[in-house]
Amino acid sequence: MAIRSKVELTELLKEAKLRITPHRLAVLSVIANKAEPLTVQVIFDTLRKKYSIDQATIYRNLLSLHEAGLLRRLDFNHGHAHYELETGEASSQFVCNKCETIEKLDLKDIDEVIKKASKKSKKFKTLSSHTIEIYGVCKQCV
Amino acid sequence: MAIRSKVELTELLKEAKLRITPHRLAVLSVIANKAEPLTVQVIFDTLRKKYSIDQATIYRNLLSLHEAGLLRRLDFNHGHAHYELETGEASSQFVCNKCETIEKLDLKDIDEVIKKASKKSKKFKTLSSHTIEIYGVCKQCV
DNA sequence: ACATCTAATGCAAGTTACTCGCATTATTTT
DNA sequence: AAAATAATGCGAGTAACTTGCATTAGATGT
Repeated sequence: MAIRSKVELTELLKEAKLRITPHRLAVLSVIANKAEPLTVQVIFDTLRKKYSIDQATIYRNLLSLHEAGLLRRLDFNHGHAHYELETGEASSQFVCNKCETIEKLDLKDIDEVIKKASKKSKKFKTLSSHTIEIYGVCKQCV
Repeated sequence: MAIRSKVELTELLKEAKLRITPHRLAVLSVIANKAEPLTVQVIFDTLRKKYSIDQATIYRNLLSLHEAGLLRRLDFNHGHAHYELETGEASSQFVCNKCETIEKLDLKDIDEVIKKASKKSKKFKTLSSHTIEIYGVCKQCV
């Protein structure tokens, strides 16, 4: 995942018709520049070092960014959400059932499989985001 | 998904080395006999009609059954977990971002793709459960 | 079949991730 | 520059889920 400049991210916000505030840009920037999905706690701790920011602001920005389609919200059964940039492609990861280790995967063939299946659906028309979680136990925890 | 008798489910519990209690069997039975993943609320409401059962008991049984590998725990970003029988095969579903509609999918080709990818992993050895969520907006909500 | 050990249950209280109301401030629109 | 509207901080609130503890019930060994 390429590192995104503030200028690029500002452009994303404009396209999404969201107001450009320092806080919203900061939240988006932290997530955009990490390869792995981040927890709210990590985002909060990262931003608190530089800015004065309330956690309600972070939650509200995560919500607006998610609703605008810029972020993907992931849950790995760890009791809290993770966020990553919405790329349009499937998001795939291994998740450890014991610790919170996550390993991003590159499933190139998967988009085809999913597109084929989605044509058969009777209830769904528009599809936005694909996430694939594969649970197991990582080598550290075995 | 075939309907499972109490005898079959009792056998599953024995194999998992879990104690066979009426409550545990009832929780497992409700989930085993529904095709779609159930919320804790639905499980609770279903059981309360027949038995006297506390919600803490349900949560504790869901946990033990999940840890024993009999249940799969799913999260669709609805603020609460869903549970279904762990079949060993990938669990795939469309999820509506507006309402809570879920449509189970049959992705036959996916297991191969996942197995191929998992061979490349450096951090993971044992893999147990695959879940694939495809988010979108259902026809009712468009 | 009975005693013993250990796990399951009910109830109430506690925890935690997340949300909301409201007054204030900042961003966009005209 | 003023008006309209959305974002922010702070504190309080909510909902899903967990835990402590006394009691009850299922499994195990004799």
